[in-house]
Amino acid sequence: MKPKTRDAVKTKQTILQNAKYLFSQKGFDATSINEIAEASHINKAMLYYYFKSKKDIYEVVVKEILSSIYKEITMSEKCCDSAVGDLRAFISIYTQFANKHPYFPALLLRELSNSGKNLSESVLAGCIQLFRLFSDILQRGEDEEAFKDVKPMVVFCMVISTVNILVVTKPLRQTAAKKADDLDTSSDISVNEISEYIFKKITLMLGVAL
Amino acid sequence: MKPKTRDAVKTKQTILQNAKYLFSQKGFDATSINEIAEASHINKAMLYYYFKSKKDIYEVVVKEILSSIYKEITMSEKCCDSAVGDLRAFISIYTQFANKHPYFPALLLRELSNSGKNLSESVLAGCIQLFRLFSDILQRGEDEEAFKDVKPMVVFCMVISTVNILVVTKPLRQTAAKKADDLDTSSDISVNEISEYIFKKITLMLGVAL
DNA sequence: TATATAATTAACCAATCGGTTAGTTAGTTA
DNA sequence: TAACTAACTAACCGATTGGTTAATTATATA
Repeated sequence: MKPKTRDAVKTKQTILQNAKYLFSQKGFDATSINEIAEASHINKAMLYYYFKSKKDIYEVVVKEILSSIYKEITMSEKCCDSAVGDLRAFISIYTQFANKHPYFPALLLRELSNSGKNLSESVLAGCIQLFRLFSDILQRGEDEEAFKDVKPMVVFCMVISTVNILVVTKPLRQTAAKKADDLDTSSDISVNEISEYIFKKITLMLGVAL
Repeated sequence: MKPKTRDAVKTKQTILQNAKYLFSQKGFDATSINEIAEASHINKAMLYYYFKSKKDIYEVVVKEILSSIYKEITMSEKCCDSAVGDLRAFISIYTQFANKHPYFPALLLRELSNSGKNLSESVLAGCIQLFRLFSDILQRGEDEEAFKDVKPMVVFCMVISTVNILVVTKPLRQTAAKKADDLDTSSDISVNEISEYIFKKITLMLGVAL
């Protein structure tokens, strides 16, 4: 099989890949179509050959990201021995994903800051799907009498937003630490430390007294 | 005193006020200078008469917001009877501020998502100032043996980001609740409920066993 | 090998961007 | 009231924006 000089699948993937990188680094508005085209070494007109509009590209990117994190979490949820175990897995996988794809937290935070103005129906559905997963774990925890006084959405926001903010502010926290050396900004905390600390604290705050 | 038809102070304030609203609603890049001028009913050239650039306007806006939240928190911190009391006051004031000025959480989240790319030195300093306030409370709590195993930055992010996200996603959570009525998105949780719940949970997770 | 079509390109579009200019008012002061 | 200046305006600037066009390749099929 000789390498084709023309490959529709590859071209489309290249566009999406560069779009994902740029959108997450600079946001929707600060990223131009020309920029995506240049980064992809693909003629700008091709972006409109494969996609309807800039917004369309953006939506596909966000959808892809959300579905991939959802897949990773559901795949790993095989232990199922307890709600606490599932919670730990959820937090761990989510934190690892956020660290592995640092574009994701930035993009999600920006998206939510717009109250979902750029957000399509299907993307909102993706967020809900993720929340449902988390909510179910907490419900099971209450059934097992491991958790009490649970407001699922608040706890969900607590976990997700804390992880996202910590990932996103890493360079900022390092800068701050250098500038004010008496300040403990947790600038070199590891991925596992973050995930384990949050897990421990969340179980503590939801835990029933012994 | 007859009303002046020309008033430099008022004009500048009008610009800043509209800029604050627009920047927080749509972000830096999506907000145009023309837009700010039109919303203010002021000739575009005036924006460059009072400010150096678009970025300059943005920085002044962010600085103003940060210093006003800092003022509100430091002013209310008079109780001082215990670290737990101060923590409660901090969370309460911050939550109230975020709700009273809902533009603030959106703007802050977006700013952090850029790793402070648009952020000036002085704005970063404002964030650090706020963190120091929070960090001191936690330190006092450890000294008083009310708190243990504290990672100040993580706890700080936990509180601030949770409040911000809850404020920012309020319309989104209401939409989601209507769409899937079996879903508990805490869509009509009150300001006080948020602040009290977070306070309770944070003290639980930092608390020493009785 | 001729043909149809999928993939790609360069050139172009009106609209808007952030920012500047030169000139005009209104209010203060001498 | 004459002069000065702070506040304001309309018109303009080159660059860039998202998006389109018609023409041109390359490749699979018949």
